[in-house]
Amino acid sequence: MKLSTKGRYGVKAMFDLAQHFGEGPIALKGIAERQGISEHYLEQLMAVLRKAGLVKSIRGAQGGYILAREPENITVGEIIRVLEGPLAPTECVSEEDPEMCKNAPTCITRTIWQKMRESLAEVVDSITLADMVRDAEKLKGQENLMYYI
Amino acid sequence: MKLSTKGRYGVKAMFDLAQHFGEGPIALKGIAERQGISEHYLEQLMAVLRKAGLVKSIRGAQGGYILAREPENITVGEIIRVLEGPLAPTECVSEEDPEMCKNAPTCITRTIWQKMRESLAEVVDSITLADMVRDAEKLKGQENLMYYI
DNA sequence: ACAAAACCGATAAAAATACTCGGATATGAT
DNA sequence: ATCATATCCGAGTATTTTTATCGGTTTTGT
Repeated sequence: MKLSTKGRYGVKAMFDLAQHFGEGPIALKGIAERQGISEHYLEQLMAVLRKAGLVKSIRGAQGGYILAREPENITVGEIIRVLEGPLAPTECVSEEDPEMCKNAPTCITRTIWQKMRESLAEVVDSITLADMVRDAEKLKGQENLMYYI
Repeated sequence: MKLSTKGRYGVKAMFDLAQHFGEGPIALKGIAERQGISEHYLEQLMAVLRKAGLVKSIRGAQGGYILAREPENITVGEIIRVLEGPLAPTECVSEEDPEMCKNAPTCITRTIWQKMRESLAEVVDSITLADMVRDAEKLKGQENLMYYI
């Protein structure tokens, strides 16, 4: 049940874009450096995110990437699904057009995969990039507080 | 976030053993046939489950496998962890001795992976093999009911 | 014109997955 | 005792996925 680097890097990169939202296009190089990701590899992931309509790109000098929507309107679930495919632990419980085997209607294990998918979806679909930015700010505030105690 | 065949086959096989619990040793061949799994491959998975103490094996003619504990006391979570490793989507939020990177304490994405793991664990740790057998019986009852309507 | 930066396609090493095969060993039934 | 039945064990292997790397093309602000 591991997440591959695609999903991990993708969420990190999108979080980085959310933190710099409103500052114009953010260059891939900076994102890769701040998040500790191979630049060329991240480029491929950004292409996927762009084709999925989650980010916009501006080419040429001073170009970069911008979130296609406000951070409030992009969930972690969307990002992961775009980069890793459906959240479902098996094909037979995919959100859309699941490939069910012939005994799916009476398959008991299937009900378990379904519950796993639903539980996971509830978590990732409820977290937006704005939430992450807010949490990061909060954490930063707590750090400063520590110096005064 | 896919489950590999290891976890899927493992849960299916353990469910099969639970359905036949009390009938003495169940041969691998039968399990493989009923669940549609390659016999030799399942053998390897059973070895892992045996070493983890989830099943006992009886060698020789009329031999086979038996659940090491009552179906009430074996959860789906245990089976999946044994065959697939920790439920955690990343190493840094593993249940025991997680391999954290140096910025783990302030890592915002890490809190997400943590929530995913917790949510998933809650589901799979709350389902026992006995629950699955009960659900299967219930489903069978409903099928019979359909003929009478 | 130039440098910055996204875009694109190909390649490739490494790891994981999903088996397959052949034989060794144990044991209940005849 | 023999034999068929089953588990046990180690090795091999084709395929896929992952995780990149590389080199060049195009776009565009300065």
